[in-house]
Amino acid sequence: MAEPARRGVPEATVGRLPAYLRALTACAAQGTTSISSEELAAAAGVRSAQLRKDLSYLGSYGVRGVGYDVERLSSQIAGELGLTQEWPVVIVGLGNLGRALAAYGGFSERGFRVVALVDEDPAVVGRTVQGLTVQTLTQLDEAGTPVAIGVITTPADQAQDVADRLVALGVRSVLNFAPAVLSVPPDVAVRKVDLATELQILAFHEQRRAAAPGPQEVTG
Amino acid sequence: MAEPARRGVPEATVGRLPAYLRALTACAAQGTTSISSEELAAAAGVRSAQLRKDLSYLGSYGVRGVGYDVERLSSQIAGELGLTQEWPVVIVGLGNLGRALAAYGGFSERGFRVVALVDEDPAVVGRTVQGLTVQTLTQLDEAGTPVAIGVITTPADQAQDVADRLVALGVRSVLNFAPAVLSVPPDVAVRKVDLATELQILAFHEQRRAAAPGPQEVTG
DNA sequence: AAAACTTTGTGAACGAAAGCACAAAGCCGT
DNA sequence: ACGGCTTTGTGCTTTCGTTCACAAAGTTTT
Ligand SMILES: NC(=O)c1ccc[n+]([C@@H]2O[C@H](COP(=O)([O-])OP(=O)(O)OC[C@H]3O[C@@H](n4cnc5c(N)ncnc54)[C@H](O)[C@@H]3O)[C@@H](O)[C@H]2O)c1
Ligand SMILES: NC(=O)c1ccc[n+]([C@@H]2O[C@H](COP(=O)([O-])OP(=O)(O)OC[C@H]3O[C@@H](n4cnc5c(N)ncnc54)[C@H](O)[C@@H]3O)[C@@H](O)[C@H]2O)c1
Repeated sequence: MAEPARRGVPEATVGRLPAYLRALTACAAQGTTSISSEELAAAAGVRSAQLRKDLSYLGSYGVRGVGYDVERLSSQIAGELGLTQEWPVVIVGLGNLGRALAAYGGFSERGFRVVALVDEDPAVVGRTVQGLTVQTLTQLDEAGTPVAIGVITTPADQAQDVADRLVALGVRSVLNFAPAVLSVPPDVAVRKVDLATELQILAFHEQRRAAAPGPQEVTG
Repeated sequence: MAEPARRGVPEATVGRLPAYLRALTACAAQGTTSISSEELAAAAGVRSAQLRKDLSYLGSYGVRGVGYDVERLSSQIAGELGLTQEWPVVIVGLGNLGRALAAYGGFSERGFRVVALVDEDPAVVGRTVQGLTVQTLTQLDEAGTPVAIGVITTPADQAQDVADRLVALGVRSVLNFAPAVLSVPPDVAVRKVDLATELQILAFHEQRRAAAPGPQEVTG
């Protein structure tokens, strides 16, 4: 037991770890020190069998007949997710969305720090937003600020170019809010958040409901 | 051929249809009238076999030896996604994120219209944002404005309450930006967009790269 | 009109993920 | 010390999703 996690945590499991961590943090905040898979699963919105299987990939951190130690499991998951260190983040594109993200407190809350804000618009470059001076990508490059994660919030037609330049800068993880398919080297991870896609998926189910008789749950 | 799609389009396929539609729209914009599965797949960031299988769930809309008619396939997918009608959307929580979404032009672009903006803060209620007067949920209820899709951008601790009230109002599709697990009736669809989760997944892979020797792609 | 070529549509193989069900493991009360 | 109770961890089954690979169906060329 308590092994440092065998290699090969399934991608689907990784996708749920943040939810578990959040639920555990909430528990800890209200004083709970121990929690069963049933309770934690409910809090995270999954089935208990799935939670246990997910946790089994990280190692055995529960006590049979009792449950999981909230503190212990939290740090285990945080460690697995690489949240023991702080990851420097750059936001590229300070329009409506970029500014909202820059103003968002949720970054620093856990393992992430916005270290730079980037835009190309001369009207924006040089201004101070959230305590950071907006710079160009070129300036960021010259400054040599280490950056691990790049968040792209530029218009879609700029996204590929921005991604290329971020990669050249050493960024190997990209979170893309622009509705564009990014092409990057194989060692760069890209995740996409797309509002239009989400709405269209909802519309699909909304429309299907109109045709089909019986109601049915459609989540995720 | 050209049947109106048998019931049972896999969820994974539905999730990719918006990307296909976007790629097709881009093609149409630049004058392309016909496209092969290979090209369209590249534009959408998937494998051609997957594209063809996905499209096969909607019916046979290609011509062997040639490819797909851009216009025809576009309207087929749009129809499948329920984008032939306009869906009324309400945004609840006009903070940083809510305002960015309200200002976003991408809604109307395709099948969605923001018909109401909601907040509880007396400093915000009554003000005009993007041509709409911000109201409370109670006022929205009294006004009787039909709403199909609710977007939640309130703090997490308000999300469940807002969701309950939206459901009571008749909303059956919810897009939740707050980091909270929502509990809704089985006939209500909920989709979640969670920035912290996305970053943490990136951090996981970032961290793993440090340990593992060979590079590897990690997308989606 | 037939041969050569291109590309679709899909059965079948493969792989990943979810869910079931229960033995094993630990607690607690007596 | 032991029996009963609770809850974990996991092998097995089933379901879902992806990829392969090729016959069928069309176009173009000769
Ligand atoms: N605003 C939203 O709610 C929302 C929602 C979903 C998706 N998106 C997407 O997010 C992106 C940004 O949306 P927005 O509403 O903030 O747009 P916006 O036009 O308000 O902002 C874009 C910003 O990017 C900057 N920019 C442009 N090219 C750049 C470059 N090459 N390098 C650096 N900066 C550059 C612009 O100067 C501008 O400040 C778009 O792709 C949009 O489709 C936005
Ligand atoms: N800002 C971001 O970039 C960002 C990114 C990811 C996630 N989020 C999440 O989105 C949500 C909103 O973020 P934000 O930065 O815009 O927060 P914010 O505090 O700026 O805005 C929240 C708004 O919701 C309103 N509100 C609160 N309770 C309400 C209620 N019961 N009914 C109606 N309105 C209510 C508030 O008056 C406020 O205007 C949060 O849950 C946050 O975690 C934000």
